[in-house]
Amino acid sequence: MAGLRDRQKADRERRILSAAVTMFRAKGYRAVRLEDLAERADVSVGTVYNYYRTKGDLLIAAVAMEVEEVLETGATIVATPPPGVEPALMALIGFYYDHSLEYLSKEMWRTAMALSIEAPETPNGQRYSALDSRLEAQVTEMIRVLKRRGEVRADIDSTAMGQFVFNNLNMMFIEFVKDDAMTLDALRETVTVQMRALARMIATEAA
Amino acid sequence: MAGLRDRQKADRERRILSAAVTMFRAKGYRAVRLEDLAERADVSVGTVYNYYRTKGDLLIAAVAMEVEEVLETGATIVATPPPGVEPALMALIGFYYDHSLEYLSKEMWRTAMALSIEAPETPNGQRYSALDSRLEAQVTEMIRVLKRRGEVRADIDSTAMGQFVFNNLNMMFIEFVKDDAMTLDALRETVTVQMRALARMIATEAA
DNA sequence: GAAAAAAGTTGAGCGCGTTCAAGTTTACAG
DNA sequence: CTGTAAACTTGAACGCGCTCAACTTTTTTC
Repeated sequence: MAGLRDRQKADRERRILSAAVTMFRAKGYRAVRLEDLAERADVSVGTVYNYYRTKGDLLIAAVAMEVEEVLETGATIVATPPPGVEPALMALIGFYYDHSLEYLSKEMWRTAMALSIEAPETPNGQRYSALDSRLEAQVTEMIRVLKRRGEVRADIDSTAMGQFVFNNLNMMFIEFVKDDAMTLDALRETVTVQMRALARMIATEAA
Repeated sequence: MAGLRDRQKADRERRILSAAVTMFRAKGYRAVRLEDLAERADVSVGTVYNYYRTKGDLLIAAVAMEVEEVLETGATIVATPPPGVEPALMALIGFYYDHSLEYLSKEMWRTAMALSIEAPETPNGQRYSALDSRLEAQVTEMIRVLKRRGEVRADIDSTAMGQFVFNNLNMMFIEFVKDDAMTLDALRETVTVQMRALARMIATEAA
């Protein structure tokens, strides 16, 4: 089944992506030339394009790995969130934020976001958007859970509110990666204030 | 005062920007080559770069004209909004949306947004962000006006709520320009639903 | 009005992402 | 083991945004 050719292919693909992640973080996405990346991965430039359609594809692949990880852990937070609307929302959102710089630099996030906006029809852009949708779905699910626990008012539309909350945390994340001087703490601080305000509006009287 | 040289300069700058707006709309930002743009404006490529730092600068200049216009009319809407929280917010937001495609194509918006995210430190990116800030300020002002009229609850933080509403309308606008098939009506519809939900939460009982 | 200085224009050339025709390696049949 | 087909790799070449040294035009000086 897995002949020589298949093993070589898998190996090359792994080498290319690994070189990309390392170099993008170290030198910045912009500053990495495909020629250097190819050399680092021990292949030719043409071969890189055999595995990834564009330089941006490499970046999106890296981002996707990061978001997959976040979605997985995020699911466990949604399963048993801490008591209270604001703490529950911030447990999830704070985790998203904290995790965001583990493998990726702000510049990588900026570039990936820019790509998904600029070229939404490409596989690249669609892949990023799909990840966004799954994050939004997770936030929505959190609100549903809080409703089920009686912490969120029953007359709140979970879907609309999930979209609302996600739009907000996403825009604030964009602000964050746009400003190299902004710290994670500052981001959390701002969003915590917003979520506190929101929580007051959607929480049941009891909670 | 206005010697020959000054007149020629002003004329060239006007010709370049005008060529840019026309061609970006007609052929798409990406598809316009600087060589063609320069030819259309009757200058050399080098001269274009004497007036605008990058191709993106030309785009941002076009976007800025559009947004300035919107801010101006927006101010009159904020001055005397229609009664009711949802109608007032939608009068402003709907106007933003309706106006957005008057001079600019979706592709131009996408590119401009991508630029401001990707290169936030450049004059380009900062200029776009500054426009965003002014729009956010206008939305915030609208909420303040509604509070003064007693239609929004006094315990609502205008600044936080303005940021919240703006983040949301901005993200929805991004979704809109990302999807070439999405109509203005569909956008308005979605946002109206969201604003109706929000209005219920922040409106005074009386209203 | 001529000459010098200042200001602006020009387009060939560079860098880098991307392509593709030619070459190489692997798989497979007999 | 040989010949052939299929799959993959390669790097020179291309397109386009952008730069800058050489040139041209306008303004200023005397």
